[in-house]
Amino acid sequence: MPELPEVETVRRGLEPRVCGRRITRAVCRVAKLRLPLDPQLDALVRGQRIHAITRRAKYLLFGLDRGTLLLHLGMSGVLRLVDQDCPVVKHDHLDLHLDNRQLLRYNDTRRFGLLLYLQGEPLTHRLLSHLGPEPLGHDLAEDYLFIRSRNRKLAIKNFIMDQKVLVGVGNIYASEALFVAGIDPRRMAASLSRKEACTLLEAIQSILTEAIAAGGTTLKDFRQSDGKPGYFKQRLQVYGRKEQGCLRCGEPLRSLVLGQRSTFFCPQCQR
DNA sequence: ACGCTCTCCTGGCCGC
DNA sequence: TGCGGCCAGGAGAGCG
Repeated sequence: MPELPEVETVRRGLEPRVCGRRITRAVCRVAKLRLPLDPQLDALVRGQRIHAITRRAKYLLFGLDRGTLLLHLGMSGVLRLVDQDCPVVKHDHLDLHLDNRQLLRYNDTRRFGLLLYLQGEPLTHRLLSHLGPEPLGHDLAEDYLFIRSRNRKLAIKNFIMDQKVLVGVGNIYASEALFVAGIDPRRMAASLSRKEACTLLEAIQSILTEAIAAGGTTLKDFRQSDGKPGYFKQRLQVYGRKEQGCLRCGEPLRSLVLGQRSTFFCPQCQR
């Protein structure tokens, strides 16, 4: 399940090996992922060079000569660079052939991913235009969450997962960050003090940074195709640890559902 | 505007 | 062994 750190890791791994290559062919084996694939995709991208791979939130943007390929991995998407003769397996939905006998292959069991070819400025596309700031962006004020959370009555966990507020915090890291910050995930967003909100933003930033660093070491070769990111699992302090002892105080951790998402926390350490 | 629920999809797991 | 049912998860759509 790709979170922001994994998407960033994919980007960093592919960039030096793919930039400068020309797309010679696009092959789609399904009609749609989360959104329909453009039936003209092959004709649109064929012959174009990939100039850059950038990331916005959990989207990857492949900058081409005349447009942009926008890719979201959804929940189970895996993008790998493989040789041309690599056998096609189940859920290999899409190939972008390159001019060096390699291809970018997209596999997505659950098909929650998305691929669009955009002409014109990609950041103004409706999927990207409303997104909040990058959590690791340098221009983020330390009290940003405090300012934005005033008058917001939803649970703080749902608040930090809201893309319009802040991008990149998925269900797992939301629980983790709230544990690190010592904040009960059920609390109304507006109830946070300035200090608590600053602490929470710091926790989000340090967790994402650490996860990127961990992903950079274990996922760098892109050969794992099962989608199971073993790298962060051992680092998780609360997620998936219901009824196990809190690493800080030893009390059993609890779980509940917030906004249709499983949530883990320590009732002792998080207030 | 806000906050909540539903939905897309498949595989893994549970209990019977 | 088979099968039904439930759950996971990103995030837009749609509702009140």
